[in-house]
Amino acid sequence: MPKETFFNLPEEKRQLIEKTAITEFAANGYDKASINTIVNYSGIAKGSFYQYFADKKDLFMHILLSVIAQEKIKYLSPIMRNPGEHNFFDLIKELFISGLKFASENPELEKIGAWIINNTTHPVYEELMSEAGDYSLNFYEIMVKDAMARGEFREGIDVKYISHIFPTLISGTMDYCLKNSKDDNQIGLSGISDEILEKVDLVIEFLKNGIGHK
Amino acid sequence: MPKETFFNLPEEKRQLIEKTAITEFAANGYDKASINTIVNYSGIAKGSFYQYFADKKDLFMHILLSVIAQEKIKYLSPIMRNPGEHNFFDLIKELFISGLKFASENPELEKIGAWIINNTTHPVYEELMSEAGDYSLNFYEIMVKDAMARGEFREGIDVKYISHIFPTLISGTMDYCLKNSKDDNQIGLSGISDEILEKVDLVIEFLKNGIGHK
DNA sequence: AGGTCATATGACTTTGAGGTCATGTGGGGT
DNA sequence: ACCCCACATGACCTCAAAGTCATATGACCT
Repeated sequence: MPKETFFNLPEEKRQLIEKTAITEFAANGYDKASINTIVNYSGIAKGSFYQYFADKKDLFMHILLSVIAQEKIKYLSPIMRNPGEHNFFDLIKELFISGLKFASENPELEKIGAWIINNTTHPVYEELMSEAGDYSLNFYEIMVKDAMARGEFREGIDVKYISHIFPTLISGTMDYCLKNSKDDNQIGLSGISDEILEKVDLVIEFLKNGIGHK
Repeated sequence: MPKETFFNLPEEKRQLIEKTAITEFAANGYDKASINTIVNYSGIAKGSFYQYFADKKDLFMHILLSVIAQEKIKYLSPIMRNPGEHNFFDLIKELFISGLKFASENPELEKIGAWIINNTTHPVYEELMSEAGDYSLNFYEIMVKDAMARGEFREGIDVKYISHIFPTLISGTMDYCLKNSKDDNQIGLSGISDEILEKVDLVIEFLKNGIGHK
């Protein structure tokens, strides 16, 4: 947790520091991100940084837990609030849509999130899991298990396997959806283009029925 | 490419350097791997290292192209040599089996390979692709396109999407197969346990038919 | 006006990275 | 016996990182 001094800062300055840090972490990941760069672009002195944060990890955790997580929650559609009432594939579809909307509107935050998923052996990941109660990995496993228990899947599906690959699968899918439609995805009022919506349907279809003939 | 002096070294010494480097890269990835550590554990002087290699990247490339790639080729089953004669899912199954055999017998090499897949934006990845003609990514795309052209998939499958997620999907799947059977997978004469073989079949089933009801 | 206390500051320390280079050494040819 | 040349060596260089600390500043209270 950041020190009190950080929260006593005028909001403008606080947000500038956060914004700069996000850019730096998104561009370089955790290890290669530089405190020097952050303080320079924030227009604060190195010493001031350590008045606000205990260390680099402290800042990173704050970005993850208090900025990214808070922002991401805003994108969760109402359908996700009571997951018990909907079937698995509808939930996944909503998850994709809200995730894609979040990613296309907050590409830097998304990149930091992707970094974590790809660095599950990194010490900061361990710390995040112990502080946040692995909110994401458990989330999928619970969803998959529930759906399995309710008989939404075929017989013989390996629940552990599906929940194991889900995070990377989703992250890879988002990558694809965003990368292959950078030029012509017009973010409308709904916040997401029809082209991307079509892709989501194709991905759900793949999950449901695979790629083979029925 | 390493310098001539490296290849003039007695084989024992050369292999020790390679082995040490592999351990270091597998444990820390490229950036955090330390030349100092490598030379210390290899019992050579820092200066000697730079008599053998132009720089860190030179060593890493050598490990990738001349050690890992060469070793991996040994595991490709005969069925992979003429891919035109077999159907997509059989090919994928063989790919998994040879990949898993390789991974379980060469965990460090596998880890380095996984690092690359997860770091496609890293400069060394670019260099690898330009030197090796992106042997892996193209490989999947070609396989998927061929299979599509031969009508092995349902209508409406997004070829680009499937080939985009394939590398990460395979890498994640291998992870799972190896992680969840560390204790009791007896590597027999066939080189791979029945338990893992069963998992492979489940994964292929997932690819073919998804997780939904038929 | 003086004093106090939270905050701001940047020079400084330590650490370890990748990479260099003058010098040492030892086997083979004349 | 000499030299030569390929190779070996580790002290040394530069650079940039994370983190520290003595000192300066300035708003507010008495």
